[in-house]
Amino acid sequence: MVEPKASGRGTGRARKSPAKARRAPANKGTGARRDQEVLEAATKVFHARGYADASVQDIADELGILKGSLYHYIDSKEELLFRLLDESHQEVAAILEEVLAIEGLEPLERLRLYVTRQVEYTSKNLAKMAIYYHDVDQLSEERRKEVLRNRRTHERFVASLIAEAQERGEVPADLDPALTTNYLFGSMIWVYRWYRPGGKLRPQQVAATCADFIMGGLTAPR
Amino acid sequence: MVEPKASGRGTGRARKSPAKARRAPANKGTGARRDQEVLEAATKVFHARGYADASVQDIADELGILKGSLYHYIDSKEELLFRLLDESHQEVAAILEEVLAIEGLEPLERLRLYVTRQVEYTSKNLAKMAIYYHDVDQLSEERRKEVLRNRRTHERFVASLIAEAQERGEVPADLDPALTTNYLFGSMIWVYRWYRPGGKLRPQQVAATCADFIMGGLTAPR
DNA sequence: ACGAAGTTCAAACAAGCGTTTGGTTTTTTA
DNA sequence: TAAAAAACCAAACGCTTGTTTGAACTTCGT
Repeated sequence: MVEPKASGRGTGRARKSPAKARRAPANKGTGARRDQEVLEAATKVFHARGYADASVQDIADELGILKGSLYHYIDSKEELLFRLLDESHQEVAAILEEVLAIEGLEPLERLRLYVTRQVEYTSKNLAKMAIYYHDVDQLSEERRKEVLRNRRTHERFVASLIAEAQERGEVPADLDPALTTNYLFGSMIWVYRWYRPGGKLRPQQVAATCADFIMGGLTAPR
Repeated sequence: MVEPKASGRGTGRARKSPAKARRAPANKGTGARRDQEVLEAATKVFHARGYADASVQDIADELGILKGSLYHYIDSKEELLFRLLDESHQEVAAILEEVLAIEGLEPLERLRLYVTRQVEYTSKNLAKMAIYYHDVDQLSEERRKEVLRNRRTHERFVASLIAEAQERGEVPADLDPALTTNYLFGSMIWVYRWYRPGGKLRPQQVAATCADFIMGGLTAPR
């Protein structure tokens, strides 16, 4: 009503930045090393304070440079988040692809292996996964849609694994694969919210017990 | 390391406000009505943009008043978030208490009923639950600890229900109740991230299928 | 009708934000 | 060793943020 919003953060359109080329150093030799450190610092800071609450200043502090200097590595804070999420998706997708590439595995075996590896990866890369699952909403609409589209594709693969098992009669027929995928992902992803490395629980134990739980939910007769 | 100050005058760091009493109107007659509208507006806005990204201005816009006027109802933005989370916890706790109060129910029946009601509530109060589970971290350490303490108590009750069922041999003996509670909560809570009201899926369907999944994970032999 | 309680306005504030610019220092490469 | 590339500093910018203050309305019980 009052106080006009000059910058279009949030509702409605995402501001179109003038499509200026990335400033990241060309990957010759060790050229991308500092670039990687920036990503790691950002991961740490975003995880600790949440993307929206974390400032560019915080990341600069973590690196020991001035915040202005950061802009030799990033285009904007949001582009930085996007790069993080994109990287995370790459790695998450790789896990699924590996499992799908193994030959001679029954659907349920494949599912168990997928869950196990994914949970183990999550508990070993808490910060990355926490940002990946917690902070998508903070992206501009355009980029958010891209990430969510990738994620949906990913989920469909998992759902079709469930459907395969269903056709073999190993999963109740009245169960909706797509819907069940959500429950599966819930148990799996929620790990980022409660697991604390350095506790008594090792990543492999979490992975195994989580997989047990999920396989039970999948195969139990109604 | 430290950002230089443009015009340096008295670097007063972190001013403490003098713990002034709440300004919410005393509950006489309909006195708390506007107060409730403030909570609802905040719920809507926090859910839409995320707590950190949402501004006091946004909430004021939602109510059609100036942002300064909001401070007759709240002490601070953070206190507002706390009140929301506290209210949510009250309602979530009530669900569990109701289920625990029912007599003559076996542990597993109780668990199923709890999950069902909780998921149904979540899908019917998406904004509230999304904030409750997504934005705890943004509280001050003091208040966050209080919320998390409450939550832990809540979870322990659920874990002990699992333990009871275990003693009856209805749940595998090698399963850790506290650990499994995390998986249970994962499936249950994650609903706030994917469920969209107005779709083909009704809250009761989600509740029932989620409960099925979880009960399966709980009782399936290893 | 009166006074009090409740509600809102109007305006300002200090601080912090993300980002830009142009120059300087350091490192790499040839 | 000199040129080129990369990394960083220093300072500012325009803007938004949460919050305060003091006065003006509006509602309502009596």
